[in-house]
Parts: sequence; structure tokens; C-alpha cells
Amino acid sequence: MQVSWVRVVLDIPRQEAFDYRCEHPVQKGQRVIVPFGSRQLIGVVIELLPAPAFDPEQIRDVEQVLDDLPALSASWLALAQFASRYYQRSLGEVILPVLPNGLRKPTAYLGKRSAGGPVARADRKKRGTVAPALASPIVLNAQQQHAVQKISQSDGYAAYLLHGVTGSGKTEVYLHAALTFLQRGQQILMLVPEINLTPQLETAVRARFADIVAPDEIAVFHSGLADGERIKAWADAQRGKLKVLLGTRMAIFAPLDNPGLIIVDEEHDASYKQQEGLRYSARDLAVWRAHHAGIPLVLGSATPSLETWHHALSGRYTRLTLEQRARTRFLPDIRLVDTRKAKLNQGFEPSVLEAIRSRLERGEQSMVFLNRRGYAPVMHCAACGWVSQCPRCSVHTVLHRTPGSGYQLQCHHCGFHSRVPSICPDCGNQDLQPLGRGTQRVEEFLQEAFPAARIQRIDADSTRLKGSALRLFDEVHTGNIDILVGTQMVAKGHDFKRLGLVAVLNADSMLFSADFRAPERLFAQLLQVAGRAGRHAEGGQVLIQTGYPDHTVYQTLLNNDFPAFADDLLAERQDTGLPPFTFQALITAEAKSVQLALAFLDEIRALAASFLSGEGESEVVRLYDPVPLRILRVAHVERAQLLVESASRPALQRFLQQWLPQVQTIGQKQRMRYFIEVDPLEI
DNA sequence: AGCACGCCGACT
DNA sequence: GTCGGCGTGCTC
Repeated sequence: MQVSWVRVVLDIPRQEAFDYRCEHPVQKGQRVIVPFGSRQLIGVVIELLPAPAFDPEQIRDVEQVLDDLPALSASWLALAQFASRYYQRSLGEVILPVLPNGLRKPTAYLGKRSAGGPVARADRKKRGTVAPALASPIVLNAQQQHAVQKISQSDGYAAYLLHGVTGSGKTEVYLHAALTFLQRGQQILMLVPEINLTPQLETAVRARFADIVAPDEIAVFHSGLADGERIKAWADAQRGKLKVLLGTRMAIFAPLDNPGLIIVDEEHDASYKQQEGLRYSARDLAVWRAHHAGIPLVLGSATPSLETWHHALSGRYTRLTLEQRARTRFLPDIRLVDTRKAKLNQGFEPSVLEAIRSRLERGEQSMVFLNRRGYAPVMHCAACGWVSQCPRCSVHTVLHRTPGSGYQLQCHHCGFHSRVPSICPDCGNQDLQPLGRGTQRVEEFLQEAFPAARIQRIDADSTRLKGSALRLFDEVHTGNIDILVGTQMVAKGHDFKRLGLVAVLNADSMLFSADFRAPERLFAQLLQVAGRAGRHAEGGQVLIQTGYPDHTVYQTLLNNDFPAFADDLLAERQDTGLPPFTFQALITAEAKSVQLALAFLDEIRALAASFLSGEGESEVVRLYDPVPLRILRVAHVERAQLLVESASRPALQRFLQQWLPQVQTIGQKQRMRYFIEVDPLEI
């Protein structure tokens, strides 16, 4: 019997790996079930050891080597290793959480009903694949052809910014370029920001590649999949069966070993940033993956992130511009509606209501965009000034209409909900009023104003049930809806055939946000939502209500001059020393009181100062004063954060590597909950 | 992160 | 007299 020693990583927030004895044949990248304390865990072998680097007395045996899938490849492990280093998490905390659930918990293998293991079970399930309709090939315009050619002829790694507005035909470029690499026998990895966008794209991909790729060689990967489906997709990727993988940010970790092209659609989108656990950016990891694999990468957007724009200007990325809307597409007419001039009716400027009415009369769809769900953002007592507040968080509770006909106050941060008080809790006044409006109230008002109209609201509430988003979008697509009221959910990607008018109600709310990325975000969002209008007919119109029509963001929208806007913002960022000219990391501490959190951050900051000066890097890495978060308390937990910044990414990384182990020691001693985020999106 | 071991309050 | 609170320490 051959006995060997292996080093195994586990999903444990400690930097070290653990050594085991193994009596079975085993290789790097295989999953194993090991005893750990009193439990059993699944870990991944990252090294075969000639001898254990640990007291042999205490070494335990690997219980089972899982061989239902090929070992994770060296290049996949390298990706995990990079993410682990860069985002400052243990390797196990990167690898295990990205595996589908069934592949990382021992019970799936050891249970009485494990029936051959999760992979075998997932394989047995029949997955109904839709027979793809054959797509008629589309003729590309000159700019599209040029883009496809450049991408296809890349020699090794190359990053492209595909810059083009909605309707300029980015998807066609993706598909045509992808074809080249498929024909070479390579795989395509394509990321989209939202689950809601996968069905549309999947249909397009299946149709386009029907004669070159078998139905089961195309898979989707996102968090909406059932456990079994996710295991199936992952397993097929790892077994090398896939040609095309389509998915949301998590798909960047798919174990594809022969990728030829990586595509990140709407690369600026914030959904590519994971906001819990390992806080990675799928877009940035895509760059790493493409670079490491020596293959081209396409970052597509109408409104590139300033990071990407910066790289395009510096020549690190090659910019490919699509200026013309592709044939049969039309530019919508964008207009600002000054809300200071006329009295608003339930949040609508009168001419906007008129525009909706006239679209109704012509049998066209209208979309009302309002980034605020619920009925009203807050309840309010006019007599004493009381406002509805979450008892657990430092935010207002939002008035919601509940499925019956009642109302409820909800907290959007912790899930707290309560009945609506009939009298003011502070002064007893019986006349509490909803203040402001959300999608529910807008829907209700529009139904009163246009009783015959078929209105559909699409937001996180109306799509809560699994599959209902798909159904609602379908209804809008088939044209059974006259007015669509929605949050940002409706802004992305959907191609509504009969949509003639887009009305944006509260764009200004994002104008004066504290976040330095707010203008860029607002612009992206407005352009994206504007792009929904008039994709299929002339006369598409976008009306944006604002009290600040002269603001740069709006003027840029009218001029259609993103490059000038981005250049200005970049100059500003350079002057103020903000990303992409500096690199940031954020430590957020959570405690019962913000004083405790701040004290912890002060302490680790002082610690940093002491060895920064020692290293002579105080010039390069800078730590700001710890500050309470803007929303101080969530679910009875108060938060504060400490921003670390450097103009040099390597210097920041070096610093974090030295500093964080000591932070961990102090955190452990104080029993402080904290987490680190590298390249935070919001500060 | 779990989970066990360990030392102090209100229940059968 | 026990059940159980969560403090702390370890897991190859």
C-alpha cells in the first residue's frame, strides 16, 4: 500500500493549510474528505509532500479521495491562489466557497442516501434542453467587422474595450468573435451582470452556434440554478465537456481548461463585484485569467468604468469603438424635463404624463424608471416630525403594500417589518402620511390615471418568487403590457420590442451621493435605461425629470459625448488622488457599539504607522482616520471603516501582507468582527 | 468558522 | 443538585 502525505486547504479563516497522511492514490487538485477536530470536512489537495511538516504523531488520515471529477488543474489552482493573495483570504476560503454546494460538504458523499455521490446524482437528472431555433446570420457593419477581426487575430493575451452604446451591436461582435475560437476547438467564457440577462443570451448563443456546438456543450452558471443544475454545469466544465459557458460573476471561477476567449459584457456593472465573503471583482479576475491563459479578453460597455477607460487611454487595453447603431436600430430622442417649472403630479411632470398618454393611444409601451421600491420611502407625522425608523438599523423603514390590501413598514437592510402604526408613536397624531413615492405608489397612481392601461411593475418585490422575473419579462416582451414600472432591474439588457417611451423620475437622487463614483454610475444607468427606448422603431423618446438640467451628467447625455465626460472625470480623479490613480483597501469593523469598532481600527492603524515608518513606506501607503459608516447600524451591529490607500498597487499589497496577520491577532484578542475589501467599489 | 471544554446562574 | 449561558482555544 502506498502511503503519502498531502497538504490540504479547508474553508477555515486561517492562513495555514493542513497536512494529512493518505493511503490512496491522490493528486494535486483533488478533493478529499478529512477529519478536522471533531468534524469531517471536504478540502482540496494543493501539494503532495515527501514528508509531513508537522508532528507525525498528530497527523491524521485522509478519509476518502473524491475522484468523481478530474482534479482541479494547475491553472485553475493558480487562479485561486492569485485571488487568495490579492484579496487577502486563505486559499481554502477562496476554493471551497466557489465550489457548488454538494461538492464541498461531506454529507453529500457519506450520507445513507448519497447514491454514488452528488455528481452521479446530477448526471442522472434529465435536463430538458430547448431545441434551438436556427439564427439567420447578421451582416456586420464596418466597425463591427473591424472589432471582430482584431479580437480574432489576437496573438496571445490582449484586452479589448468594446465601446458602443445600446444597439450598436456589441453582442454580434461577441458572437462572431466567439465563433472563431470555437472553430479552433477552444472554449468561450462569457459573463453578464445579471441572472435576468442569461435566458436571452442563452437563447441567442444556442441559436447561433447550433450547427457547431451540441446543446449539452453550452451551459449557464449563476446563483439562480438549483443545486443539481449547478453541480452538473460545474462538473461538465471540469470534465472538459463545455464549449460555451455563460454566467454571472461566479462563472469566472468555472474550471475551464482550454479557454480561447473571455467576454465581460457591461464590464462597468457593479454586480461584477461580490459584496460578501471573498470580495472579488469578476471583471478584474477575468483580466488575470485571460492574461494567465494567454488569450484575448473583451470588455464591453457603453459606459466603461473609469478603470477600464484609463487603461484604454494608456494603451494597456485596445479600444474598439462602435459608433453607429447597427442597421435597423434607431437613436432615441433624449430630453430633460425641468421639474422646477411646473407643479408635479404624484412625482410626474405634466408633460411626462401626457407623453405616456399619447404612447398609450398609439399602442406603444412606456417604461417608468424609478430606483426606489416599495410604496413610499418613509412614513411621516406632519404634526411632530416623527418618521418611521427601523429599531435595529439607522435607516427609515419603507412603506410597502402587501399582497393582500394592507400596508407594512419594512427595513431594506435587515428584514425587519412591522404594522403601520395608526397614530403617531410620539405625539398621538392620527394623520400619518407616506412621504415620497416608490414603484408601488407610482404603479397605483398610473392605474388611476390610465384605468384602461395594462401596467406591470418589475422590481425585487414583484419578482421575489423563483422564475417570476422570467414570466414578468416575458409578458412585457409579448406586448401584453402598456406601461412598465420598474427599478434598475428593467434597465439592463432587455430588448422590449414595442417600447417607445422611457421616463426617468428621480434621477437627481443619485446626483449628490457621497460616493465619488456616483456621477459615473448615474450616467451609466441613465444611458442604459435610455437604450431601452425605440430599439425597433423610429420616434423613441427618453424623458428625464430633473431639477438640475445643467449638470454635466445630463448635458453629457444630451451631447452623447461619453469620452469627454470620462476624460474630465479622470482628470478630476487624478487631481484628487482617487482610483484609478490610487489603489484602495478597506477594513470594516463591526461591533455592538461604534466606539468599540473605532477603537479597534485606531489600534490597528497605530500598529501600521509604527512599521510603515520602519519600512520607509509611509510615503507610499496611507491610512486615513477610521470613520463610522454612513449607515451606522444594521441589525443592531454598528460599523466603522478604515481606508488604506496607495498610488502603488504592489506597495499596497506588500503592506497588507505584513499588516493583516497582526490585525488578525488583535482582532482575535478583542473578538472583533471585521473584514477586508481590496478595491472597494463604495467607500 | 465550528465545536468542545470549562466555569457560574435559575430550574426539576 | 443539574441544564445551559457563552468565553477561549484548537483544529493537521
